[in-house]
Amino acid sequence: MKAAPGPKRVIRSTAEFASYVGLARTTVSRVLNGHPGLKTQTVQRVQQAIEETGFTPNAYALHLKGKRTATIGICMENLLTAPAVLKLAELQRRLRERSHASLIEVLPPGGSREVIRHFLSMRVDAVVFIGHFVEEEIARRIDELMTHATPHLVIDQRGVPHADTVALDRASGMRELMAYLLGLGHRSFGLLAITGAARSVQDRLAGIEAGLAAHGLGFAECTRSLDHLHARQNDFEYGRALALSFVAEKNIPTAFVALNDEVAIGAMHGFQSAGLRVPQDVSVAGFNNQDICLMPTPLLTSIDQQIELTVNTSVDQVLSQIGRPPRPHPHVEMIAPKLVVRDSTGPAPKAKSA
Amino acid sequence: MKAAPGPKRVIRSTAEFASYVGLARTTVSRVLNGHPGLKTQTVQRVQQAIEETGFTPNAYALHLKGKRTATIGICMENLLTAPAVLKLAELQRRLRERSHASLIEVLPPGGSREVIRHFLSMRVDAVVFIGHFVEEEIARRIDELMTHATPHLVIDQRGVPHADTVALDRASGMRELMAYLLGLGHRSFGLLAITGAARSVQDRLAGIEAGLAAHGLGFAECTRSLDHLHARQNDFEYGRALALSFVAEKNIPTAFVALNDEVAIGAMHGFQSAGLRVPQDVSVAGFNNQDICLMPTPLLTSIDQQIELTVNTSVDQVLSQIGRPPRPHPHVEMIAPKLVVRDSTGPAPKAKSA
DNA sequence: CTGAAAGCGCTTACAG
DNA sequence: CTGAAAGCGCTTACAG
Repeated sequence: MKAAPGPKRVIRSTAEFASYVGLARTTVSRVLNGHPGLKTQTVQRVQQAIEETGFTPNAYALHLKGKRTATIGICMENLLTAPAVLKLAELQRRLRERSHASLIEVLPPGGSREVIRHFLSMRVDAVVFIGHFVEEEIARRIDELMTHATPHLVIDQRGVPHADTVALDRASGMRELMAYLLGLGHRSFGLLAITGAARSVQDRLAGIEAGLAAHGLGFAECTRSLDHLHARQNDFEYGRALALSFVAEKNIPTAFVALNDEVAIGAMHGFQSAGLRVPQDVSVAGFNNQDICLMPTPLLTSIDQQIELTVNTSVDQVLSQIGRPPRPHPHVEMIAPKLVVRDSTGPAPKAKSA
Repeated sequence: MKAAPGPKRVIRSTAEFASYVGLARTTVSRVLNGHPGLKTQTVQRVQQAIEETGFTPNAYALHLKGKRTATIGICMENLLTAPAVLKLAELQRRLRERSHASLIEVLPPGGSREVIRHFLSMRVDAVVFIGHFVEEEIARRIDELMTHATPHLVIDQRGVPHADTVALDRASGMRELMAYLLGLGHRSFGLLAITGAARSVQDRLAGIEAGLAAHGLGFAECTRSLDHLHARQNDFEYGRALALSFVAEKNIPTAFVALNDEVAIGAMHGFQSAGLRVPQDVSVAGFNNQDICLMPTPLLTSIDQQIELTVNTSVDQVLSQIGRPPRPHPHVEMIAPKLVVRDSTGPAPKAKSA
């Protein structure tokens, strides 16, 4: 093993670097910024010196002249769900393609205030929020950003006041799923973990109701939920427990619609361990279309979030707002999810009385 | 819904802010930096004005004076594995606790060069790598950092030349697992996906061999691998396929050791679908101790990466190197993993001939 | 085509 | 206890 390289001549400024190559700082700056009309020889000399010394201009001085930082702040509500992480990775990738750096912050327990202050002190060109935040809090942060004429975008969370938003149209996703299941002859539906006051949950319930209404069916008559019987913990275990509760009831629904893929897979395990076959006896559908849909037997039918489309749309949106006066009204764009049919859903079993 | 707040008086510099509060820039700066010996009234006046205007000092000017940026660059090899993401989140949290910001970059397809240049231009105080990189490439990046007198740390990847490293001692983890399984009476072991030239794989094989040797047993006689029969795709499916291949052989091993939790869970499904009971007929152990260990029945025995300890150690390491002359020799610290016994491992079945 | 000078928004001795 | 002046590392008119 050769010895570690000692720090050779470390060059820390254009001034030092200019004297190293024997040119004026101005000339060096022009080469660095790719200005036209320089002698080819000059350009080459500078480029070679950069290779030799590894000189990197100080970004802090660079942006001090009022130049845009070309940096986007990304505030993640959490990093614990696979879809959120995928969005983050894709977002950074897309921003890089369009010559923007990203400044990523995971929401600290104390809340979003310090994150936004950091973004502002770093003079980011815009801020993107990903996840589901406390509405009152994120609304306040967005007002702060608007005060500072900094564009923003909320991904995922519909309904934040004043907020430019790109969000999944969960209602339409559920409507599509219901149309599919109704077409397979299902008339009774078990709801798994689709409960609570959160907007994303209410949207799903509205979609389910609309899907039923399109067939002249009522929500109350056709759906059943047993969520009140359980305290929610790990999603997978929760799905299994819910399934077992349904099995213990009489007149078990023929189709089950879950909050997410984890709950759905847990439920499938629960049904199977009780001797029910999926999809011959009960159909089960998830939500998010994560990789884990390919883990269980049978493979899980799910609803895809269209992450690429969401992120693409978001990048277009947010970059287009930079340097523009704020919109008079927030811009809200809904992304249509996509039903991915696999093996966990099938025709409704014939009624026993038939 | 009330109207969106118009951008009120936006203050962009200490100069503007100073005139707003009617003080000299110097005084404002002193309050901002918490210097002692100021009139209480002055401090309060400034703080109130900050609340009113939301003024945030420009970080780019702030650090131009040669002050440390108090920012650590974090280069992630990928964001596709749960342990990597957990390390990232924990690392940012710990750094924040110690008053450091983080600049996160996911490795682009083009490689690490532009990432490091970005870090250098942002004058980060140190760089942390998380994941498994192409050794030659990361080694070159580290040499670059050393040239610039910027401390670095590699998390996870043992053996990078010149690199300060904090890595999991996979060999000792496997040795511990083997001691446990040997204690349960197992004498024949199936290896699942523990194959290839990667250092992390070789470390595991060395640990398995050492564990066997401690009982006077030979590696070749006691272990079997069928990885050559399959092309690796999705880890879960791969585990299932491997299990089915083992079932098709005669003299199936009594204990199975997997590369990771996904492979182990897939294998358990494979064994169970072939009518074998876990752990009565075969024991199965995973690696990483992810949340998904709690998903299958029975719960999966696994080896915990000790992420908190790893990150804590790393933060101590890297922060202690800032502002110091580089070490003459790289500092390598190994983290001891921890065996977490659950329900998927049990006593070896009695031999049929007994 | 290249260089000397001013200025971005801060902090920090140095005076008062 | 507070203020005027210099300087951090760049870029950009403005001259030559």
